[in-house]
Amino acid sequence: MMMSSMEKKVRVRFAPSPTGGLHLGGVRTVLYNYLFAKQHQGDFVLRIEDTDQTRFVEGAEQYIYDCLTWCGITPDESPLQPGQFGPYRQSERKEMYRQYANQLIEAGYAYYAFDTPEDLEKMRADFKTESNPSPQYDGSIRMQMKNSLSMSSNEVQDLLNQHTPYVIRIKMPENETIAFHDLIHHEVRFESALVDDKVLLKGDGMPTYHLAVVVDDFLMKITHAFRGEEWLSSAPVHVLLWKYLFGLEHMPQWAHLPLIMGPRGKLSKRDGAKYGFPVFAMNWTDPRSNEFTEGFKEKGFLPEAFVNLLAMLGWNSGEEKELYTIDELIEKFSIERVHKSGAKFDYEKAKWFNQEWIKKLDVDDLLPLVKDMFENKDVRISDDVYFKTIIHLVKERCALISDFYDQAVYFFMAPTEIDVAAVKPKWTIEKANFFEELSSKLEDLNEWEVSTIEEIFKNLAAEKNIKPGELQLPMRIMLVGGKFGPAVFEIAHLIGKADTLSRIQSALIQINE
RNA sequence: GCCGCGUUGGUCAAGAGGUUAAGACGCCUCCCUUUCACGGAGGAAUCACGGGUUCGAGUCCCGUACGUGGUACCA
Repeated sequence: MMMSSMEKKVRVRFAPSPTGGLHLGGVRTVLYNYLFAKQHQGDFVLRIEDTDQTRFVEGAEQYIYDCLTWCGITPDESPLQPGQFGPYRQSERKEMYRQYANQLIEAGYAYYAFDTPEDLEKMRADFKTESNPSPQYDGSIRMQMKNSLSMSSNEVQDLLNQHTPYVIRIKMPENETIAFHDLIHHEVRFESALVDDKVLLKGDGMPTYHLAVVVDDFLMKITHAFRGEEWLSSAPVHVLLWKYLFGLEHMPQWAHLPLIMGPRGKLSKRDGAKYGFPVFAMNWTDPRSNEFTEGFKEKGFLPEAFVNLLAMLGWNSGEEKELYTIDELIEKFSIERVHKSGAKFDYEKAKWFNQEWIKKLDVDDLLPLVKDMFENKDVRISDDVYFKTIIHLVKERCALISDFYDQAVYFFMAPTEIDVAAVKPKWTIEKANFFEELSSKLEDLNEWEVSTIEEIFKNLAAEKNIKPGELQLPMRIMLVGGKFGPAVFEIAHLIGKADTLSRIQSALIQINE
């Protein structure tokens, strides 16, 4: 694929604000950016939008890096790997924004506003009516507020000289249709009169998102700007800023991604726990409230599956295939095939994706993850070869990595509780005798092989005139504790003679009582 | 309220004027298996509503309803 030399190199960015956990929608935005960039041999930039100092959260930035690493996504440029367009934290670019704000003022596209928070509150209260429950600071009321448009230049100069706190707001044009092309939504249009005079530069000298995103996208030579649809409403502000500052011809191509919804409306970061499934990529503990939220990783998801399922939520290749590696996604992804409408997240389907990936992955790939999970539960794994055999035996029964525990602990310890109720109703003295005799026959067995164990079992059953099927379930309960797991003789073979015999004996006591 | 965006089974979705309206998840039945899964075969279930345009509309247009986002010196 040759890129014409006239064509600009594709550069995209993900620009999260480090204020908390990274949720599903955020990860998907990262993913679509990344897939698009890699498909076009472009750059994927990670920029930290930390312009709101009041919302600084310790550890949140590191958490973002960790999540991307887990997903297997490495930015080409980031605060950790600066390229030639740094710095990559907006707080460190603070001084760059002011000149653009001033430039806007000089051109008459923006103005100083001296209204205090109390003034704004009063305005909202005073202008609030039944038909207009949330009045905006816009063309209809700005002349009634304290700003460089409503006051004389002398007054303004005085206030400025006295270092009166102020913000800089964009002056939305009177009567203009602002239209732009969106890669997903196609033509989108807004009436300027209905958009408010957004703050561009805050009282503390920091830019708001609106100014920062435009300035940084320009300075960082971003060619395609993908973000969540929640930004669509403020797009006209950004389009205008591009027009005023850098020229529409340099504006990146926009794509507003559909939202990911929870079971009952929008997916909220806060009630992660309420849904019964994670919303964050990884575990997150809010350092302020100490509130803990479990992540997909720790819940037992594989990064391959997580990336796969997220990619399919809002995009579809048009093929029937649903299982893709990230490399396949890079090849197949197309922004044109991203849906317009939001998608409800389905946890059941998410688990299916994970199960498919567990089946798909090699035992060797699974080993470190499963081993880690076991050791976290204080089960030491000393023999990797043995453990791999077990993983192979139970992997298709596991939807989550954590499922391996229940599916395989009995290979390492006798069940603490056995499902006595499953055998008791059909239990007979003959069956009890069978297991006593079986025990002594197994005791004498020299080679502990699946086939020999099975042979002894079946021969004895025939001798006793009991159907082997009626004995296999009790045997399973004795060894495993419940009605699940692989072939019972396979299990006996793997746990060894001593364990098999002791489990039969202790189970017999419980069942016979 | 106003503005924006959206609407194919319960969920994810294919579909770009003419199809018996794919497929997947979940659910149900059966087969395989004297466990549970995996696998296999079936089944129930959909174009929000109303008007147009057209020989013909899930596909185009207009309304309505519903959902969702925005309406902060938050991103």
